[in-house]
Amino acid sequence: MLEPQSADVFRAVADPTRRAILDALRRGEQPVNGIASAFPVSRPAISKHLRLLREAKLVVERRRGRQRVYALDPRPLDEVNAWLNDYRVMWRQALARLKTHVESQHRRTQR
Amino acid sequence: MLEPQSADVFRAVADPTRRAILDALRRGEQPVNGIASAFPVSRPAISKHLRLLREAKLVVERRRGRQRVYALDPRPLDEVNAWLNDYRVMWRQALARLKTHVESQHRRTQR
DNA sequence: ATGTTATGTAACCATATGGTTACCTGACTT
DNA sequence: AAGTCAGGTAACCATATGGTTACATAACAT
Repeated sequence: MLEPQSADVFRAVADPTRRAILDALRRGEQPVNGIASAFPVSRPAISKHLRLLREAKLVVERRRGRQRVYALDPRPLDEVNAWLNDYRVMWRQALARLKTHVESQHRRTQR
Repeated sequence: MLEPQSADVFRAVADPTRRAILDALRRGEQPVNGIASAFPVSRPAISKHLRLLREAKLVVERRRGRQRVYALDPRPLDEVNAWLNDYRVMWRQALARLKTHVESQHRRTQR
C-alpha cells in the first residue's frame, strides 16, 4: 500500500459525509458546530473530515473569536473536472450511438 | 463505520490505480492480462480493482475464449459530473471575482 | 481568577482497503 | 486425456479510514 499522501481531491470527495459538508458550505461559510449539528456523527469526527478537506484545499479556515469559520473553495475540484473531460467525448458518442440505434429501430418499425 | 456498500462511483474513482485502468480502457477494450501488464502490481490486485469497477458499472466484461475482455462504460461518471455541476457556478463566480480584482488592480496601476 | 465555550487532538477500536501468494476452474492445445 | 493459459478467488497481512471518548487549549464571560 504505502500511500499516506494527503491533498488528494479525489480521495477527499470520495466520502459521502465530506461531500455533504462541502454541499452545506455551498450555502455559505459556517463555524464547526454549525456544520457538525447537521450530521449524525460526533464533532470530533467532523473535525477530522475538515482536516482532510483543508489538506485538499477544498475549504479554508478563518478564526472569529473562539470559533473557526470554514468556507468552501471549489477550485481544487477543477482537477476532477479536468479528468472527467476526457470522458465527456466518449459519453457523447455513447449517446449518439444510442440515438442512431433508436432511429434505425424506428425506421424498421415504420416500413 | 458500517458501509460495505458497493456500486459507489466516487469510491471507485478515488483510487489512482483504478482511474489509470479506466484511462487505459479509453483506448479500447482489453483482456485482463493486457491491462495488468501496464501496472506494477500483481494480476490478482488488478482483478480486485476490476471487480470494484464492475460493481460500479464503470466497466463491462465480455468473454472471448479463455479471456475476459473489459470495456469502459463512462455513463456512471455522469453522477460525478452532476455533482460537480453545482460547483461550476461557484467557481465561475470565483474566477469573475478574480478578474474584477485584477482589473481594478490594473486600473489602479494605470492612473 | 474562574468558569465556560468552541474546537482541535490523542488514544483507541472495528472495519475497509490494497496488496501478496497459493489455489481452482474453464477453455484452448497437443 | 494431459497439459497449458487466462483469470477469478481465498487466505492472509499491513496500513488506512471513520468513528468514539477523554483531554488540552485559546478566547470570551463573570
